[in-house]
Amino acid sequence: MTAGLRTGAVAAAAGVNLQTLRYYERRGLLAEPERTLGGHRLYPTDTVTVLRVIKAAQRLGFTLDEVGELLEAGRHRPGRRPDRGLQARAATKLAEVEAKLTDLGVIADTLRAALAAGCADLITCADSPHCPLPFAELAQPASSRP
Amino acid sequence: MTAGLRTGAVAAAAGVNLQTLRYYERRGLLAEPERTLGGHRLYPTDTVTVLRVIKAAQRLGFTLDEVGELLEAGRHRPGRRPDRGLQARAATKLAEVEAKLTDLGVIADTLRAALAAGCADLITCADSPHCPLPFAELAQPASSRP
DNA sequence: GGTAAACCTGTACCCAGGTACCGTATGCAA
DNA sequence: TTGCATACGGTACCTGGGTACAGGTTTACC
Repeated sequence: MTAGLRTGAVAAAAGVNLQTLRYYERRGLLAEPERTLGGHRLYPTDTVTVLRVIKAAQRLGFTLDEVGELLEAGRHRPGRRPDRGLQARAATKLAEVEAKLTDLGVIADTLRAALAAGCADLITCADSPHCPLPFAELAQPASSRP
Repeated sequence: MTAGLRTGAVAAAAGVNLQTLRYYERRGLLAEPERTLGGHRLYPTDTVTVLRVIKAAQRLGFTLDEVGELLEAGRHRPGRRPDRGLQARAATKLAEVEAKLTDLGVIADTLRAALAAGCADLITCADSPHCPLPFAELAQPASSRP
C-alpha cells in the first residue's frame, strides 16, 4: 500500500540522473511504472535495487543490452535454461575480460620497453632499429574486438 | 622529386579507409598535402609511416588528441622539453594502463566468484547474503576515469 | 576524345551511454 | 489560490573514432 517513489527520489537514492531513469525505461531495463492521475511516475521501492544491480552488472563489463537480457532471463524462469543464464553469460564475459587483460598487459609491457629504451620521438623511433615500439605488429589486438 | 602518392594508394598501403585520411587531416594529425592542378591530394611517401605511427600510438592507449600532441612535440624540438615529451607521456599512460589492469583484475575476480558461488539470477542475488557480487561497492572503478 | 575509375567537398550517420534543454503540466504547502 | 519545485514528453546534443552517401570534378587509359 505504499504510494511509490517519484523519479527524483529514485534517482537520488540510486545515484543516477533522472533522465537516466527514462532512458532505461525506453531501453526496456526498467518496467513502465504506475502513474499518478496527472501522469507522474510512481516507482515500486525495489526499483532502487534494480538500478544498483544494473550499475553493478555494467561495472562487470556487461552492456546495457546484455544487462537487459540478464534481467529478463532472471524474471521468467530463474535458474532454468543453463545456456542462457547468468552462469553461462558470466563465463563468456570472464573470457572477454581475460582477453582484455592479456591485451592490456602487452600494451603495458610495450610502454615499459619504450620508457626503458628512452624513446623520445615517435617519428624518429619508427625509422630506428633500436626502438622497441612494434609499429607494424601492434596493429590488431589479441581478440579482434577492442 | 617523386610525384607523391594519391589518397587511394596511401590508404591502401596503411590499411585505413580513405575517409580516415581526410578525417586525420581535419584533426590536424596529417599535414595538408600538396595538390594536383585539379585539386587531388599528393602525399609525401613518408605519410604511410606517419599513419603506422598513429595506429601504433592508438594501440598503446593514446587518444587521437594525444597522438596529435605527440607528433607535434616531436616535430619542433625533438627530445627537448622533458615534461611534455614522449617519455613523460608514456610514463603517464603506463600508469593509466596499470590502473585499468588493476581494475579489470578486480572485475575478473568478481566474475570468478560469481561463477564459483553459482549465482543464477541478479535480482535474487542482490537480496541474498551468500552472493559474492558487491552491488554497493562495485559502483566506482579504481581510478575514477573508466 | 570517350569513358570509367578515382577523387573532390560537404553533410549526415554510426556505436554506447547517457545528458541537456524546452515549453508545458502537475503536486504540494502556505 | 497562489507560487514554486518537480515532472512531463520530445528532441537535440555530447564523447571518440571513424564511415557512408550524394552529386560533381579530374585523371588515366585506350
